[in-house]
Amino acid sequence: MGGSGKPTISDVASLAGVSVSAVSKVVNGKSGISTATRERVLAAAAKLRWTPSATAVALRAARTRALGMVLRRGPGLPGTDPPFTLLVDGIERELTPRGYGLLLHVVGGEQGAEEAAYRRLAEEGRVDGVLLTGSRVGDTRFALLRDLGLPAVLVGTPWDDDPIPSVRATHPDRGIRQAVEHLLRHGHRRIAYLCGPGSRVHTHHRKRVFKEVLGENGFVPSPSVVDGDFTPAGAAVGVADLLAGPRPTAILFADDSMAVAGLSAARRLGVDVPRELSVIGHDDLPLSELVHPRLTTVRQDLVGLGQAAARVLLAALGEVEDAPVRVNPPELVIRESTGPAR
Amino acid sequence: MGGSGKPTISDVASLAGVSVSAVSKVVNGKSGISTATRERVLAAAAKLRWTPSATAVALRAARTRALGMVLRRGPGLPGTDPPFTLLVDGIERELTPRGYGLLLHVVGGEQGAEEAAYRRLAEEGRVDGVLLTGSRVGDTRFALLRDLGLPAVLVGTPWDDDPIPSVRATHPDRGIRQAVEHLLRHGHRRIAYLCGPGSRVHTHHRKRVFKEVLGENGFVPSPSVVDGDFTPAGAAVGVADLLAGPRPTAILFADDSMAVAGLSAARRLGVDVPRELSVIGHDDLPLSELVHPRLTTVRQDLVGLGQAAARVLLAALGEVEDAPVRVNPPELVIRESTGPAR
DNA sequence: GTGAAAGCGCTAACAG
DNA sequence: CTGTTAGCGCTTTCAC
Repeated sequence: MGGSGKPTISDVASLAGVSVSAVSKVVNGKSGISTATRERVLAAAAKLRWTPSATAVALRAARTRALGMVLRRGPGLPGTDPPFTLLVDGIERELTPRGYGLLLHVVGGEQGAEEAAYRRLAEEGRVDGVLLTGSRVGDTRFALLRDLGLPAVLVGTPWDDDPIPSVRATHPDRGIRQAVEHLLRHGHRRIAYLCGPGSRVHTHHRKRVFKEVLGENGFVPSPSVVDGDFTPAGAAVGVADLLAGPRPTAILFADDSMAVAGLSAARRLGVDVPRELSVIGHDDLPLSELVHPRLTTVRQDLVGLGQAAARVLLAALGEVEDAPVRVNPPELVIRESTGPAR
Repeated sequence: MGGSGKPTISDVASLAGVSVSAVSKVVNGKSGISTATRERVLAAAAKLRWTPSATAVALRAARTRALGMVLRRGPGLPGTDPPFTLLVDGIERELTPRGYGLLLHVVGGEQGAEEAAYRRLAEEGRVDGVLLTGSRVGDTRFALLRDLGLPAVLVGTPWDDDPIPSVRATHPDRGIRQAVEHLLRHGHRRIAYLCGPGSRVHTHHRKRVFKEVLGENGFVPSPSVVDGDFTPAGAAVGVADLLAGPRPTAILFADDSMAVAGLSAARRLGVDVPRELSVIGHDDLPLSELVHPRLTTVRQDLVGLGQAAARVLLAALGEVEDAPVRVNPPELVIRESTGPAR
C-alpha cells in the first residue's frame, strides 16, 4: 500500500488496474499480454519507480544474481594486490549489464578465515558462484568449492591438474618470450629472473617459460634464476645479491612492484638502468609509466581476463550462451628500462 | 527433503524432531527454548551444515545485510584508485564479523552510469546502505541517495554543507601541517603545492591548509600553489613548469602517485632529490617505500577511515550501538625524499 | 488474454 | 516451553 515503504508489485498492479501476475509477465517479457495492458503496466511501474525486489526474485528463483570473490589480505601482502583492480573492472563489465552484482569479501591471513568465508557464502546462499584469483601451489580452494557445490572459475593457471574451470590468455607465454628475446637481441647474455613467492602458481610457470626460451636459444639458464620467495620489499635484497656476484646485465622481475623496487635498489648501488642493467617488469600497472626510467614490462590483459572469467561463470550458470571473450596475449611493452648490453 | 539441494530450516527441524519455529528461535538466540531442544537443534544444524538462507532472511526482514559501494572508473582515472584497497580492508573488518557483505559496482565514466547504479541498488533493494568515497565539488550523490531513501555515509569531507553523515580523522590537518613545518624547519622558503583534480573536495581542503600553515609562519603562499588539475601523468608536466621558473626548493604533492611521477620528472631534468629539491607525497601507499629515494609522505589511516565509515553506517541501520572508532590523525612519515634546502 | 492461488525459506504472532 | 500459521514480494502453474 501507498505512502512510505518501497512499492511492491501489487502497488503497480492496482495502479495499472491489473493483476499481479500480469505485471510479472510484463516485466519478464512473457507472452500472453495485450499491448494495452503491457503499456498500462509499464506506465504504472515507471510512475512508481518500481523494479522487482532482488531479494524476492532471488528467493523465488533460488538464484541471487550475485557472484562472490574472497580476497586474502596479508600477512605481508599489500592489502589487495594492484592487478585486482583491473580484473574487477573487467568482471563488472560483464556483470553490470546483466544485473548481476559482485560481493566482495576481504579476509585476514588467519588460518581458516578464507575457508570460512567461502563456507558462509555457500551456506547462506549469498552468491551463485565465485571467481578465484591468485592460483596457489597446492590450492585447496577448488576442492572446497566443489564440496560446497559452489560453481567457480579461476583466473589463471590451475595448480597441478585441478579440474577447475579457468581462463587464460591465448598464447600465455608470449610476453615473457618476447621479453627474453628482446634482451637477447640487445646482446644480453647474463639474464637473471627474480621470481615471486613460491606459493603462487604463476611464479613457477613464468620461471619455466623463462628457462625454456633461454634454452631454445642455447643458453644455460639455471644459474640465472634466483630461487627466492620475493615480495616487492624482498626484491631489493635480491637485486643487491645479484649485483654483488658475477653481475647479470639484465633482470626480469615477477611483477611491476618488484621491478620498481629493483630499480631503486640498483640506483642505490650506483648501477645505472638501462646503461649498466636492463630491467623488465610484469603486468604493466599504471605505475610502470610513472617511474624513471619508465618500465619496460610484460603487459597482461587483466580487464579481458576478468571479463572472460565472468563470462565463463555466467555461462556455467546458464545466464549467457557461450563464452568467447578473447583475452589478448601478454605482450612486451618496451619503454626505457631496457637497452643494449654494455 | 533429503538428497541434493541445500538443506532448509524444515530439514533441520525434522532431523531434530522439533518444529521449524523452535529451530528459528535457537539460531536467533531467542528465549523460551529448553536446553535439551537447543542442543538437538544445534546438532542437527551442524550435521546438515545448515545456515539460514540469507535471501529468505532478507525477504522476511526487509534487510539484506549488505552494504554497497559504487566506484566510477576513468576516464583517465587509473581503474580504481589505490587508496580504495585499504579502505575496503577497513570496511570489511566491521562487516565480516557481523555477517554483512559488501556489494561492489564499478561503472564507466559515461553520463548517468553512476546514478543508474545507485538507482538500481536502491530500487532492487540489494543493499541496506552505501558507502561513498572521493567527495566531489558539487557532489550530487547525496541528494540522489536522499531521494532514493538509501542510507549513506561518506568517507572524507562533504562538499559545501551537504548534510551527509561523514567520517574524518581527528585533526585532519595535522599531516599537511607537519609536512610544511618539516620543510620550514629545514630552511625551505620556496615551497610549492601541486594539487590534484579540482573536482575533488580534498584538493581544495589540502590546498587551503597548505596556505594557512604557510601564512601562519609569515609566508605568502599564493605564487607557490600551482592551480592545475593534476593527475599522476599531469604531475610530470607540472613539475617541469615549476622547475623552469624561479625554482622552488620543495614540492608537496596531492598524492603519492603524483609524487612518484614528480620524482621521475625531476630526475629526468637532472634535478637531484632531495639535494636540490624536496618532495612530499600523500597517503603513504606501499609504493612510497619502493621508489628511490623513498618517499616522505603524509600517512592517512585509510583502514581506520574505512572501519569508521562502516560503523557509522551500521549504527544508522541500528545494527551496532555507537560508532566510536578512532581514526588516527594523518601524520608525516619522513623518509628520504626530503632534506635541507640547499 | 487474464487472474487466483500456491509456495520459495524464513520469522513472529499466537495458541496450546 | 512448543507447535501452527500467516505472510515478506515475487513467479508460475492452472483455471477461467
